[in-house]
Amino acid sequence: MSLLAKSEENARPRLRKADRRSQILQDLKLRPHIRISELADQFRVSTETVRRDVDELGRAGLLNRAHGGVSASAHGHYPDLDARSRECFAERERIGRRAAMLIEAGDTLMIDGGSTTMQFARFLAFNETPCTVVTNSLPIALTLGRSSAAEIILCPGEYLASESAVVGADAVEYLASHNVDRCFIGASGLSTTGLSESVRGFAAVKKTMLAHSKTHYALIDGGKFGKTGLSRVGELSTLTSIIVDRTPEPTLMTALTDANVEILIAPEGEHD
Amino acid sequence: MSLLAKSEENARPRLRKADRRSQILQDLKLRPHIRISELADQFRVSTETVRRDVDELGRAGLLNRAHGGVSASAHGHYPDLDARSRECFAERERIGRRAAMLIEAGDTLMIDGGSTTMQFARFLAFNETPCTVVTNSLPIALTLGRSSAAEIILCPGEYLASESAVVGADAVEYLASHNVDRCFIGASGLSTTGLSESVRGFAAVKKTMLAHSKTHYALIDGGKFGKTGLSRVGELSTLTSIIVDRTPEPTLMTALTDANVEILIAPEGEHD
DNA sequence: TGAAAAATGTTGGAATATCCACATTGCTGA
DNA sequence: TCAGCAATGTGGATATTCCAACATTTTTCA
Repeated sequence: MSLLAKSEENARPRLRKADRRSQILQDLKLRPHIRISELADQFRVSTETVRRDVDELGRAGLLNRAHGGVSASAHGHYPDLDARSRECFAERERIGRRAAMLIEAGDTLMIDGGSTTMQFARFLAFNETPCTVVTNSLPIALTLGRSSAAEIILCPGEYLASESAVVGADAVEYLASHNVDRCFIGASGLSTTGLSESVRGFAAVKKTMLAHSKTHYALIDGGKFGKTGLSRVGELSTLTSIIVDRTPEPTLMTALTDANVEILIAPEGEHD
Repeated sequence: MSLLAKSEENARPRLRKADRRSQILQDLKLRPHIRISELADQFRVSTETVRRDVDELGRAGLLNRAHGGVSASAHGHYPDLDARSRECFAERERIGRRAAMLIEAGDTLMIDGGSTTMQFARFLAFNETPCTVVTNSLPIALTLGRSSAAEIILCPGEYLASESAVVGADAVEYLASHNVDRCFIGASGLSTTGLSESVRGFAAVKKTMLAHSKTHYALIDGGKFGKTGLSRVGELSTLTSIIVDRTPEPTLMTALTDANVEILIAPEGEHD
């Protein structure tokens, strides 16, 4: 299916399914809730068609269905991010909740972009702990912005849409001009050789965060154990603690304890 | 209200109005949408009571009302922005569409945060014009990120949740280190004395954008004509063009033509 | 204590949304 | 070209929500 809509603005061939879908997702970035009837009106299609669209999007996890309409998905802003968010969602949530318990009023933090750190940010916002956060992630800034308690400082740089975060030299330089108590980063892999990251540009950001923080926390779900990504972020010994959902396998465990890394295992969450 | 203060003093742990309300707001931090009936169930009160609660919270701008329930301003959409977004939505859309037509491949832009410039960004993303954009607005970065054609550079600074944008000295300094072909800014008011802005911190950003761009476009809906905000952003003569939804009243019109400002009136567009 | 005010509950009708079955349209490929 | 399939529209029965007016309970305060 080629991109067709724009060549014939005037004739306005009605948008196809895929076009409507992306338009709906985009509209949701503008407002948190849209009615079915409103969308039907906008696209000049029947409500049933819209209903089928949003049901499909809802099943794919890209938005939330509500009586009378749709609301934006809670767990991220992008397909990429969303797809990953859906995997191991419960694990990430537990890890995020556990990490948020560490934060005390007045702390200064750096938080890296990623799906696990995003969960961390959600709980941080929920707790309304007064703190100052430096981040390169847009979803994290938006989420924490809902907490009136947090002061948020955003990095500059090139915006990487697939990760909803900024990267690049400007980001690194800006981070380097700040110093915080604690930094929380995710990673693509955690192995005996250290933390590693696959996303281009992220490794440099993570390294800089580590270098300008007193203590260093890595939020890692068990699926990352033993994996190695493209770039190495740092050795195990650079970490203060890792927050994980399950015990690492023995070899990794040994390496972690040898490197004097504290291992915090997120408890099976009881709700509320 | 005074009655709220009263109940706060006495602090009885029974679920009162104020307690329910804060609980609703808390719940919304973890989920984007909650049904009225669900809340009524949770609090063991009638749906009408919940309805009164959320209506009042909605009027206070603390959440968004939806058919069947409430939704938070997930994704950086804030009461402020949302309320304004809904007013004159059609007008803003027309203005944004018209402005997007001005952009040519390879242009470098600065785009200010705001509800009208947000519409501009939507159409810019839709057109997939290859260009480079510097912005201080998170929603604009997110929206433009959908267009693979645009390169997006985000400002650093303090995150202002009510506007979903960054402001402050870092933002200004960063902007000042860039130069672009065109800048697009919104404003709180446009009068014979010039452009003005009410949001704290925005005026400085707008000024800086104007100072580092060859040409200057203001996107203004007719409701702003004759209004003046807290801080003056610039005189009329600093503007290259204004893009509006209707003809300004004669006195303003005269001032604009005297200042050699081009006036682009967005055509009544069909809906998409 | 007792009356006024506030908060909450109840009711019924209007509006809206959902769901389902089936008709229709419009692509696509043999 | 035409059959087949996917996408979309239609209509009606059902469920949910909304809204406004009024009844009831609870709280406040003189």
